Amino acid sequence: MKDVTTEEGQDRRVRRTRRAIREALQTLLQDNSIEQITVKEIAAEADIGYTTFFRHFTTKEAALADLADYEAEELIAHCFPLLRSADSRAASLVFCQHIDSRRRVWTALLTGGAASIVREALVRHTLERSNDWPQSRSWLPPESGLTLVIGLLVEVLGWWLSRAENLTPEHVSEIMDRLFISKLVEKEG
Amino acid sequence: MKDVTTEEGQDRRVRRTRRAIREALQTLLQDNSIEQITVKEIAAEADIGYTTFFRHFTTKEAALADLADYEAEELIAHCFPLLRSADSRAASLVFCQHIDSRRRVWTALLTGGAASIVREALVRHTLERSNDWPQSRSWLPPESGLTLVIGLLVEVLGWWLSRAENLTPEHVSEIMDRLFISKLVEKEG
Amino acid sequence: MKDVTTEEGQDRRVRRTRRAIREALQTLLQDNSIEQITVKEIAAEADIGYTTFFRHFTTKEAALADLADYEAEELIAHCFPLLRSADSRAASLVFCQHIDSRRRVWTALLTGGAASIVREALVRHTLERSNDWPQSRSWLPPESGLTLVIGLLVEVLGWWLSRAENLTPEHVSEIMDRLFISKLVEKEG
Amino acid sequence: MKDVTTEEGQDRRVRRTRRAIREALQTLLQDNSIEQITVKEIAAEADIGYTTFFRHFTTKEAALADLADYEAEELIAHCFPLLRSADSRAASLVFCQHIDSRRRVWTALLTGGAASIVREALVRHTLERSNDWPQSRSWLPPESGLTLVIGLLVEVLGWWLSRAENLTPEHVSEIMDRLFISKLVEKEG
DNA sequence: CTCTAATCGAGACGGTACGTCGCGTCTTACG
DNA sequence: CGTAAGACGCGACGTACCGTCTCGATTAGAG
Repeated sequence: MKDVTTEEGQDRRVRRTRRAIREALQTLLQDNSIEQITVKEIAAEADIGYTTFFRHFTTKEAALADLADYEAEELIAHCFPLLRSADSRAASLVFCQHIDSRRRVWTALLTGGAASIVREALVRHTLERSNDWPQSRSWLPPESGLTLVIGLLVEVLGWWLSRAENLTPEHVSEIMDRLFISKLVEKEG
Repeated sequence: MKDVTTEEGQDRRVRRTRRAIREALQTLLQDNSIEQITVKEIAAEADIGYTTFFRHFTTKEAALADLADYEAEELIAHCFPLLRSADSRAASLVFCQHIDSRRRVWTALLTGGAASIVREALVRHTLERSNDWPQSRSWLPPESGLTLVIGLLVEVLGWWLSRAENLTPEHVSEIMDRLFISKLVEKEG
Repeated sequence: MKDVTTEEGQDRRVRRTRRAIREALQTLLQDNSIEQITVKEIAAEADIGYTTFFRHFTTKEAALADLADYEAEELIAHCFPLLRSADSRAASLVFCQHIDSRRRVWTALLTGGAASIVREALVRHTLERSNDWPQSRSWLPPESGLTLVIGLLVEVLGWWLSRAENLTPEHVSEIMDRLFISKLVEKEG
Repeated sequence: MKDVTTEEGQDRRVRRTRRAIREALQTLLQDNSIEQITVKEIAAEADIGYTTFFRHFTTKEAALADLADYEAEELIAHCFPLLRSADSRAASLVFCQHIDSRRRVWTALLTGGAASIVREALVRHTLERSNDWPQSRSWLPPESGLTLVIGLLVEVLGWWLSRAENLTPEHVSEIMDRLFISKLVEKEG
């Protein structure tokens, strides 16, 4: 009943409340980091009772993880087909364009001290889709390499959204590709 | 009087107390993240009065920033000469070896939710040494490029110290170099 | 919600907590003056949380005022009918006997540095019952005369309960009457 | 060396410091009660170091007692001759006139929560002058009667200086005399 | 006039209490 | 009869003040 990520066959009211919490959190994250936000504020913004919040999430971090999971799922679903393609440049571009299209949420997620939660959500969803990540890089440990790469991606995105906000998705995808993505797809030499 | 980084001509008691706080924090960070640690614990570990802590730092985060600054200074001082050299591989290696030699502190600093503080300390110290960072990468914004690169470095280090602990400094430096360091020194083409 | 004296239609928990605070204070006042008592002690004695105390009273003095008010109300209710009677001696006796019957509380209230709070409570309750105090003494300022007389009463009681504890109510009422009460009811001459 | 009342053959600096503390306290008491005043404030007002205060008095209450003692001594010295005279009215008048002449100090002493300290000082000085107080009132306990009478006096003075400030010394002395002083000198009946 | 010891200013320090804030639980009143 | 409102316990926070302490600088008063 608690801290759920996927709730399919739920009571309509439950779905409604969870959605309200998610959106309230999203709104509040635009102005404050997660630790500055209080459960009281979330409840007020979601227009639910204070106690009610705890019927759905044990902590506000759990609610954040839920939101992160939700967005990560969408991102991965959107970009996964391209991940295995050889054209790293195109993949990077699609990736950045998706982030740009949901810029406010991702800014909140990546610049409010929640980056590690997002990173974990992304790793989880990627592994769900592909247990055998194309680990052709002999110099990268196969078991944790994915975590590293996603960490770097998250880092670049966080940098973009907090310190280089005027860059275009095209520019950022070029930086990403030049910096390390290309190295991951090129033939080993 | 507060949240200082460099205090030269201070009262002996003051220097003693600040040092005690720094070391206590370092010790506690080995087992808990910064937000799990309480000021009470820091004071107890440093064997100073609770109130005394606040005479030196406004928050525990400020104390952490002090510690980060202290370590960042040492790291940069040790590695700076190599940074401009063309041999990126050698520079990466020295860098990782220094981290390895002070592994416990850096593990604490990078895996306890304090990475952003460390990143800022590193950026600050790097800029202090070289206001004109060799910004030959036309595809990288000169004003914030350094922040990005240091962010990536910190990310790799955090990954190393928390998820790939058995890797040798040599191996990690190779990963770093292959992934993105080499791209930063190679001739543009 | 705070520093209340009369709370009728309150949550049962609230009434219970306030009553516990009042009784705890009463108990502690038997051994310590109000400024020696800490909120922590009150909370411990009342078996409530430290923070909870502040949900009901802003300071411990306010809690004391509540207790004083409570006792003053009882005293005045008990003695008021006699106050206007011509028989000052009988009125004084009933007064002292009531105090004697609740000796421990009144000792605490009058000898623990709280006399001024008690005095104010008594003045307030007396005025509530009779806005037009029989001010036939031409040599006594009508507007503040009551305050003075009650001050003297409180002074005598404080003296009795702290320095002449072995005196009987009868004896004290005689002293009170001979000293000044009789002067207030006798015909002016 | 501490909490002294009479310091004759002292270092000039010591005398100077004590005098400064007394005057500072006197000044501060005009606006705040004794518990609102901090040692820091006293030291600042007296223009001495914080630590220095403690070289002369263990607590601020001790300093207050010193001041009270000083004033009580003057008052008693001035009024004692009249106390045994049969003319209670004249004695009361002289008493009130002296208070009026040093009105600011006495207001501070009697309306700032320090009344009990003053009362004790007065009792002490009175007893010093006359161990055998004329205790002809059979209805008043000889051993504690003086304390009571002085308590009443102090109460009237406090009332005068805080709630009936516009009364003249003549008026107050009349009230005092009518209320209870006359009862103490009249022939027993 | 000098020397020596007491006094002083400055302020770091440990400690206690305060009052606030937020969390997460649990009771209660109300619809 | 369920549910929101909110009282509650808990614990950390940061502040204020107390009284102790060390360290120099100053100054009185004796020789």
